[in-house]
Amino acid sequence: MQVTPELLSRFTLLKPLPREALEHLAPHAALARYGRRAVVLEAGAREDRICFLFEGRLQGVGFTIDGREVGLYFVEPGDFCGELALFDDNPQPEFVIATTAASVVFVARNPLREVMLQNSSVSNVVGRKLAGRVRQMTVQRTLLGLSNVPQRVCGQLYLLINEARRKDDSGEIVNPPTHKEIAIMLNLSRETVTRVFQALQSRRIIRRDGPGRLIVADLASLRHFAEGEEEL
Amino acid sequence: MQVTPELLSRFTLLKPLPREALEHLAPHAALARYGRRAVVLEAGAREDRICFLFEGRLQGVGFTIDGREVGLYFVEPGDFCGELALFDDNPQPEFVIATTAASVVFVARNPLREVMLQNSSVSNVVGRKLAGRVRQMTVQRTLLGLSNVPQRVCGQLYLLINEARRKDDSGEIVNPPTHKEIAIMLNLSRETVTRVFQALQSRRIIRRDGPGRLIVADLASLRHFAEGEEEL
DNA sequence: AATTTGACGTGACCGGAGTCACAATAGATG
DNA sequence: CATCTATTGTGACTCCGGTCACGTCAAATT
Repeated sequence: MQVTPELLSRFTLLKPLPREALEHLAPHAALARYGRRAVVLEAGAREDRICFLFEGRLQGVGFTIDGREVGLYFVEPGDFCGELALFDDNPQPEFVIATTAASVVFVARNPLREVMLQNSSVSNVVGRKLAGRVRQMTVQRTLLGLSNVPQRVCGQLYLLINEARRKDDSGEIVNPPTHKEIAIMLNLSRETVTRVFQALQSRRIIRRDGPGRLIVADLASLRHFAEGEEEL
Repeated sequence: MQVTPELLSRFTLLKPLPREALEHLAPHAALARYGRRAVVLEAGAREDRICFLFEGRLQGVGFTIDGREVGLYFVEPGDFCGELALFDDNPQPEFVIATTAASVVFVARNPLREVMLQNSSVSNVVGRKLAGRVRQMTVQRTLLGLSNVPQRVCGQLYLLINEARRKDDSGEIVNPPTHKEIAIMLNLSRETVTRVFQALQSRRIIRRDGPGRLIVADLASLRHFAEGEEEL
């Protein structure tokens, strides 16, 4: 499918690029749509393209030797993934899977590499992005260190809200991840996540609003639980 | 303490640099020695320097809210850490602690940034390094997904050997990490790691050789356990 | 040499999360 | 609307790794 320079410029990474650079990239870009649970990037494969998310939500997922899923990160619209290919030629380490129906723009690796080298703003942004990934993974890993499991879930929820919309003392998550998707991020069973959610709902801290909306009514309490000042 | 360009050139990252670049960096470099357990880089601080490890071993460590230690990665001689400062101005996310007596060379961030921008080989290496960090963290995170705990320990041991010396069917780790240091990498208690080590020793898979040497006598078996083809 | 310190070793107990099994929804799909 | 499938909800049981409480040992420190 044809991708216009205008479409590319809607991504924050590419927005600062001069017109000519966008026109250089556009022929090497392709739009694609995926249904829920579809594989967007394949682990182990030499994915020679970077994936920009237009709408929907993606999740980076690994698999243990015994077949257990491991959740690594979420990708929100406007962001991109698969950027490791810009830095080395090793295969993509993890799967990227659509957790909702999603539309993405693929940009071929090599042209983007060239643009990156000639345009310091892009290489800066990509570098910062990668640094941000490391920071995010560090936080996520630290979450796993918490022995109190409800605390872990609250911490994850809190992170998810910061990535998403957020008001003073409440927030909402549109198309929230399923319990299972959260569970694999936290090394927990799906049932445990459900039970924590039940506890939070009965305390009126979170609430479902219709199909695809999770409302955090009491952000302060959530943070309390996340910080372990109160036990669930 | 005075640092010569020659000393700098002994690090693989800086080796390809022209003489003049090294001379530019040297005045902004400093040698430092640390005792066991000393803090080399501080979490939360704006560490405006990159740390090159000359000898010893370092460990990246985080802390959960409830004060539990979380092991993130090891740094071996010749390698460097704190490189996130080259990409953004956010504070150092994790502590870096000397697990053995260590000597390091600090290089100030800004001069190194300049050198990096003008020397594509350096920026390539640093970029690859960061990409490698992400890959390594992904592997480490996947290890945590294993529900079989002895398997997790074997997997970690296997990783440690690959970082270090390795022969055909055996390997050795000099100054191996303590059980506690391994435990925090794997979200386990120190006692559990000890018990797994005992089991591996009684099966003649690993063996201590004097004070600071751990010998892996049967690498194939270790891999079997790591891959879950056999249960401990 | 005596003391202290930190790492390693080991048993007993217990709690809490995983697992299994199943019910109840809610969304998709024809 | 009827059917099918995925997600959520919930109870009962089990087990295994954390915790605690020691003891041992080697190395560093006085």
